[in-house]
Amino acid sequence: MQGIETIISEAVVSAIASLYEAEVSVEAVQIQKTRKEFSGDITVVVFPFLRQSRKGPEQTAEEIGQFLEGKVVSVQAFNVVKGFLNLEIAPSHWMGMLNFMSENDAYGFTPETEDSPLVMVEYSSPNTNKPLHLGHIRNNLLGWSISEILKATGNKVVKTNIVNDRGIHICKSMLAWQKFGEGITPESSGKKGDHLIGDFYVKFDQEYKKELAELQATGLSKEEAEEKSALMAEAREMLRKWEAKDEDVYALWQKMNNWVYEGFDVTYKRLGVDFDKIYYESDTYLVGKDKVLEGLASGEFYKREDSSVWANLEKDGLDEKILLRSDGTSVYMTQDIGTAKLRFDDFPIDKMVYVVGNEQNYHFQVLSILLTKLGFDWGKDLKHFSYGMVELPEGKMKSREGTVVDADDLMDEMIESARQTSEELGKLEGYSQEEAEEVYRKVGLAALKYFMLKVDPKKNMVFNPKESIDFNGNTGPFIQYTYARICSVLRKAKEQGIDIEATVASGIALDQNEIDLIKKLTQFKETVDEAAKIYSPAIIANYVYDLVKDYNRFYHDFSILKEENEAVKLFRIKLSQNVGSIVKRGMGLLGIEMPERM
RNA sequence: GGUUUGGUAGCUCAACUGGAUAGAGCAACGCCCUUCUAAGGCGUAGGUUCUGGGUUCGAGUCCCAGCCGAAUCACCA
Repeated sequence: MQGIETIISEAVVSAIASLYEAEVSVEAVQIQKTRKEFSGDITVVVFPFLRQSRKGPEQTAEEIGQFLEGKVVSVQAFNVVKGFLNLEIAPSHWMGMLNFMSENDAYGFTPETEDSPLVMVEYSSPNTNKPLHLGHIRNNLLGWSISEILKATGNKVVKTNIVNDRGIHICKSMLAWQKFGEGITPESSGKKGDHLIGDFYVKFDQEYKKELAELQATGLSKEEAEEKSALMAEAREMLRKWEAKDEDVYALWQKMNNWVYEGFDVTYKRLGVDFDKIYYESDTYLVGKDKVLEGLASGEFYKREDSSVWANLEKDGLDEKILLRSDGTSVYMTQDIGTAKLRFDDFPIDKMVYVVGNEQNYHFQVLSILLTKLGFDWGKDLKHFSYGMVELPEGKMKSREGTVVDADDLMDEMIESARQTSEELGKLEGYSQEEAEEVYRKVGLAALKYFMLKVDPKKNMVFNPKESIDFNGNTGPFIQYTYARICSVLRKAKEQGIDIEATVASGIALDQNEIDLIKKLTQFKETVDEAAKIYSPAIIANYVYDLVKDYNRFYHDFSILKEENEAVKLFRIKLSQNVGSIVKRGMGLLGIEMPERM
């Protein structure tokens, strides 16, 4: 079904041709929603056509308006305010749209086909030395959501994760566990594996600082102390042994990483994110190293006297970048090259999307150039989905200062708040304990997820741990609440034996509020498409919020089941049903589940 | 210092490719449950969109300069 905006755009083009004998492109036609304070549904901005008409804005708008009224069936009236041509669309058009949406469960989504491009989305990418925190939550939610949005707009999507499971930071927690752990395990301590490991990472840092202080007390400078630190030397030695695949170190590494993975799995599952394919840095860093050496052989890169390998990117307006250390070990960039190669070997990827914080903008700029230099023609097309940091009121979160907001703790708190609110309101009578728990979980997570996703991903955002995330107003629970109300209406309609699948008669009179709701529903598709185009789940969050806000006003002002006119009653039920459906599917793209009661 | 990015109500955020009188929520103060879920609805108050220029029919949005903040420019990841 063709959208009304397209029809009007094309009609405007022929209006210009017929009235002024001039050609304009469809894209040049500016169509927008008529603002609430004016009457009409759709507005054409005529300023751009004054050159063709050689007349004033009012007169031009008047002439185009008359043309449209005569030629487009759905245009039933128009008015002109300055250079704005406001068109009134016939209610029968909106009613037709409502019926169309009712009959198409996937309205707004573009189905995947054989020819759909395959997009790989990398997100999460944790280090295995500490548990996930609020920053990771934003990353995970954005990554998962953008994957769903891309799927909904006709792409094949492979969600992937690169686990940073090796390196000096991993050795630090291993060493601390070995020295101070006394054999403690997740089982013996009752602690999640990722948290247990995180404790030892912190422990290492504490012991290291203690040692530095002692050394500095003997008169050494900070640098000298760092040089002399026995603890750090042991960690480096451990990394060396790991790279040499020393049996004991390797076994320890595997054991401790598995603890972390078990912990991560719990967090991921609760957060509702998942992956189709997981890569491990321990498998990819050597591949990257090979590629760099190839680049060295082909003359793209060069070696310095100390035998470190570099890329000169000055021609690309950037600096020089190290690719292999003087001892031959690989750096972050090396691994990303290796990971990229493996991925493109494994999948016929058309587009690679990296969901990584904006602190790494430079890194991805460089990666893109390096991949191109190494002969990967997709290098220049990689998309860095760069998102802003989550900050505390006093600034950045710092793990060493213990100011990080832990992901597991935060989810616990949100669900607990949901439980308290729900119990106070007492609306879940008749639900079993299990069913009620399910609602608390959905509501608590909705509050958290919506809070994170409603903000433009590009922007930094502030989280204040002292003020708990709201459950009223522009929030996830508010949207869920509206959905639950709709479910309640539909349940009761069914109890009354109303056939809610019936088609609504097109002749009934509609109130402006009702028209506005249908109009809003018809914008779902363009909203999803826009969200995919600019990589922004926030677009969908804000759209759904606007929709439920309008619906709540409608719900308050109009009777649905008590309406006496049967045709109108059925219409309002259908309208509610469609709002519910769009709300559920829209929020589904954000990973937010809708409870039928709350 | 170079590069990138941001500055909108007391607070957290909107404002589609430049469009009409810059919108929501929270917090504050009123009002509305014998009614389909009050986690709701209605209202009041709250703004020099950091500052100063420019571009044009029109600028929160684009350009220039300045002020303030953030990120990055590592043989860290």
